[in-house]
Amino acid sequence: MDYKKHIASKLKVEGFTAEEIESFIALPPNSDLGDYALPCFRFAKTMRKSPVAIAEELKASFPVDEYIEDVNVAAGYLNFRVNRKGFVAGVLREVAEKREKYGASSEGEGKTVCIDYSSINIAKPFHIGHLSTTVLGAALYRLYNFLGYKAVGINHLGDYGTQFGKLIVAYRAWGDRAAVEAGGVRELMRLYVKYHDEAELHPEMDDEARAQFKKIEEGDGEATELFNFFKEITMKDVGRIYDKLNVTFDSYAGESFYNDKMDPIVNELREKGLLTTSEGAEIVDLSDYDMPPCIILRSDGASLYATRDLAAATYRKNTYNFHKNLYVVAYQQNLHFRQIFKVLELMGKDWAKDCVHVAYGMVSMEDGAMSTRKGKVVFLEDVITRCVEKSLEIITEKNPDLPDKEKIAEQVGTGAVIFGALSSNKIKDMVFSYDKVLNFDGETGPYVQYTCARCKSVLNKGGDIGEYAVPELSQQEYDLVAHIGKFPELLSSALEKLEPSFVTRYAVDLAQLYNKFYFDCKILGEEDNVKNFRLALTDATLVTLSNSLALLGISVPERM
RNA sequence: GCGCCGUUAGCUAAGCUGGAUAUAGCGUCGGUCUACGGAACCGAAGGCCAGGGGUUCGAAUCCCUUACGGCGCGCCA
Repeated sequence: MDYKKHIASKLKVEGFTAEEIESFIALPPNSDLGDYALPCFRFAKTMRKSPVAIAEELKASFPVDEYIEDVNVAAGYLNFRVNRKGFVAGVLREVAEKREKYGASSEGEGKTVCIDYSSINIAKPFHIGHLSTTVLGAALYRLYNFLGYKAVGINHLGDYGTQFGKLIVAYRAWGDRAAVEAGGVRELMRLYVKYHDEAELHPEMDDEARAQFKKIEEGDGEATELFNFFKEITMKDVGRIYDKLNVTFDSYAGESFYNDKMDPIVNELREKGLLTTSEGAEIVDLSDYDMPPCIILRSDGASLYATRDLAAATYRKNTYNFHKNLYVVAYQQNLHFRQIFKVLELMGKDWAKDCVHVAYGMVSMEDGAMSTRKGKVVFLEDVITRCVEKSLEIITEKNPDLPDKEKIAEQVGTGAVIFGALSSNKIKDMVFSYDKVLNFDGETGPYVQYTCARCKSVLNKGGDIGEYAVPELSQQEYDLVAHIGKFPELLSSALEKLEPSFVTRYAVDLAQLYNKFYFDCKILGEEDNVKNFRLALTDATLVTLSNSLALLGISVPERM
């Protein structure tokens, strides 16, 4: 039922169409006043009457019906109150029928969306700086699928560059196979840091590193074998974290994958007359668009990041025929993507407009930026481990007899990390602190999970939900259902704005509404009709919270 | 210097396609269930929405401008 449209169709204001009036309809600041509101100020000039008088007039000409049961005037607003029992019955019925599909839609049917996220570097640690892209991308991936799109998750591996030559040099000098197998990426990083310390004193090491990287490119047996070993170690380490975070990918085509796909792009640029030579390099001049040039080939003829991204975008279009092509990458690379998209446009690719840089803010530490070279990083796995330990402590203290404590602690600890990373708008920078991530009170993942566990507990004790007729509603009960009813449109707007944080905030709001209701209203001791209604309300809350958390990649423990 | 982004309570944030007393959480102080889970709930204190102009019946929200902070600006990714 579209109440706004319904209201607008019954209102006649001279000089305004029904569509315009519909667009003016807003929500009152609180539902005491009503459920929908029409501000009448803008009509005052043309009608030459006070807003209050206009509202009174409109009210007189508006017959109430089965959907709108009351109309009143307040301070120049015309407020409408819907038939709340009918509305509530409709929402609860829909949730009860759709269950884990509640909120899903088919708006994206037949459309494929490529999402480039996480995109880790081989032999580099997975630190808290990678958390945003990983959980943001994974949440968008689920959101798209939930709304009927076909999402393709792409982990664009950083598996190409001279740093691998450096690592080979370091490994041969100080490394050991068994130590790397045991220590994983941490051991590789130790070698990498040592390399940089030593190379400051012995710059000739860099020549050797370049030579080793060249051997990888040429497919030299020993160098390639080492590189593959590093890759294997990295994927194993990182796979453990992806499992914890419930993150998956459909493709791991990374930088090296495009090695043989860049020549055709360079040729195409040249044929289309877009390439010019400047200071020895081949560039696309973008001065007409107020941007610095996009460098395609270095003066030594080597390709660059931009070349690779042009090849990758083209490959993705040819392979997946995407409807949208997203890059979940920090805002640092703003200019880079603006350049890439512009070059694609200049190449005549009409799909350039479908490419989107999903930019997010930076993570720093309290004492400044992180640095892999200096070894100054916070490993994501350590953060998760500490959150899991903390939740195990809390469980042991509050609920010592709970079976499966370790598993539940995993769910709650990782839930806290994911939820925290997705709780504010993606563009905001954040400063990492253990105090914050280890706080499980208030607007946090554990709070929402706790609310779910509470719902489950009530439902288990309440047994089957019998027939009921919607009783007289308290303000709280109505607000709770109204919020549940907004879930589908919330998901659409989260996707439109590419903001998983909308879902996070929604879940917190819903949990708060339920907890208020829970504290004030008895459920199980009530007479059957009220009891059944409140159980249905609890069930609908649980379904909606669970669906929200599932989209974020957070699991819902039975108890905690 | 130029460009992009940010600035809302002590701290972290929501609200930004203009609408009614600016909304939460953390922290501080004070409270709450013999019915279902206290990782909860309620109350109090705390705001010239960075400053200044403008548009409008109406501005945290739109426009201009200043300040502060972050990021970026040719051969790294």
